[in-house]
Amino acid sequence: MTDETRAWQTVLRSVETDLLAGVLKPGDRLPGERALATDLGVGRSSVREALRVLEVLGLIRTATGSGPSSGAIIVSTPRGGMSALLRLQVAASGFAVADIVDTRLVLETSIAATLARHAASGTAPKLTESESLLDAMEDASLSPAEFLALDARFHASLAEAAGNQVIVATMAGLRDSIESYVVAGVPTLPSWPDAVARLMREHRDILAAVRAGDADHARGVVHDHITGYYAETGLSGSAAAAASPHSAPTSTEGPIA
Amino acid sequence: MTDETRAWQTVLRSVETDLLAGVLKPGDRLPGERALATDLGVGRSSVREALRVLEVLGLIRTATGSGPSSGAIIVSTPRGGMSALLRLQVAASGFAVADIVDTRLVLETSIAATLARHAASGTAPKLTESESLLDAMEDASLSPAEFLALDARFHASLAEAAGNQVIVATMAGLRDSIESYVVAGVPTLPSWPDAVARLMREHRDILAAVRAGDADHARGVVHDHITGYYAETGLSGSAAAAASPHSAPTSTEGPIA
DNA sequence: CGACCGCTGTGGTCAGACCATAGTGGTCAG
DNA sequence: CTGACCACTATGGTCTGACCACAGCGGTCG
Repeated sequence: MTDETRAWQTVLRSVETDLLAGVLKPGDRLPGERALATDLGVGRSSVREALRVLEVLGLIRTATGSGPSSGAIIVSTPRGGMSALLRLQVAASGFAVADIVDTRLVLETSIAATLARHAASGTAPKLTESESLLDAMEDASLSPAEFLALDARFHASLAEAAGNQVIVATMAGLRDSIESYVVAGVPTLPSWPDAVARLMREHRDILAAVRAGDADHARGVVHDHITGYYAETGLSGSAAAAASPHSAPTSTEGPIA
Repeated sequence: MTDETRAWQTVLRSVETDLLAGVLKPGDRLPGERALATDLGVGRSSVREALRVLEVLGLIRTATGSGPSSGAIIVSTPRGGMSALLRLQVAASGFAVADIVDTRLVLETSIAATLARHAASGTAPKLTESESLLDAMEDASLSPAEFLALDARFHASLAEAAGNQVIVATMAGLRDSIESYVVAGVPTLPSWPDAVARLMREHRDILAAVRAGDADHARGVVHDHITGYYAETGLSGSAAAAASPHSAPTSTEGPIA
């Protein structure tokens, strides 16, 4: 029982403690695989398994060759890991697409409300990137896939403007995990150009509501925007419709999230 | 450049496509590592790296020995993967604790509102587990760590009652990722018994508000519950307090996230 | 008939080898 | 002195083979 933990977990834990202790910081290089192996008393293959996990989780980036930019370098790019996790769990039926959509709805309405509050309090976040993305989406020659890619970036830009990196990464992962379902839903739309027109109008409305500082309205617009598209493509979650701020007009505040 | 993808990614992609195609389902056994290696034309070590990723992500469970329960078996336990991802990202400074707290706030208020709506619409979810957890927490002989563990389970039980597995897993991960910070904050409290008393009162209030079907009230109670504790321990997000539906009815609202 | 025991297949781990890559530093021609 | 070139070296990426621990399975023997 002295050595119950598996060898690769030893490596993982070592890196984690070093991170927490400040020995390792973003930008630092990890010791080489061979050095780690001898230092920790495990085989190089076990080290590699741990590094592979760290890489997929977005904690490190590996590069061959020599020099300062080679080896395993601590980065902090949670999006890839979040995407991989959610995507694979969806594939394995661990997550239902409807739950993904509902979660995205929760987060995105929260983002809109936050941005609106920022605008109302004077500290207006710069939404120039969101704006230029919308302009780029006006191009009628875009294919559905291209349009949806810009659409995703637009929503991501809103999340980034809100400032919560956890939500940014989660949103990106949620979106990525159901990307195939989104694009697969395009042919089921009655009319793609009509859908584009509606989406663009709603995008402009979202931006306007956010800029106006009306949190509740922004929330409602975003809610309808998301549920509208997923309803058209048959992916809507059960709870989404009931959670609409519009269907609960008596409340002053509406759902925060 | 035809073979840019690394060997372990080949394995990962193979498993993913098999999952999406229905060839693999939860409960199924993966082929043995040696078989996978020869089938995919890669080395066994590469297969192991991919399996390690799948294991950490909560997609498979591995066991030695022989028989039907051995080998790599498809499971869908996203919680472990979510916890590992968030915890390591926090360690690597990829995620700020304040952002974790704020995200938890967003999700948990959403959960409370959903549960209240369920109750209001007659389809009352069974909160018997939440109730019994609260009863167990009344035990005054519990240590802070034990109490907080039950506290976490209480909140998790609410999330489960709401039914969204993505939110359940995310909530669990968020909580796990900052667990060390939560317990570290206990000594900074003015009085632990007082804190327990307040938390318990708030827990009962949450349950009552949810059962009453008042979504807005439930949201507010949960909001104050979470922000209250984190504020006492100095972990509160910058915007959390300002976003309260109670404390900011007018205009001085700050950012949520 | 039942307990026992070896066989076999599984993951877990290690060691060694080889390859591709990319800096690094020295060499040599101009 | 300068610059292009090239061997060297350190790095990750991969494969192979080997061995171990474990757990079920099935034949064997009392």
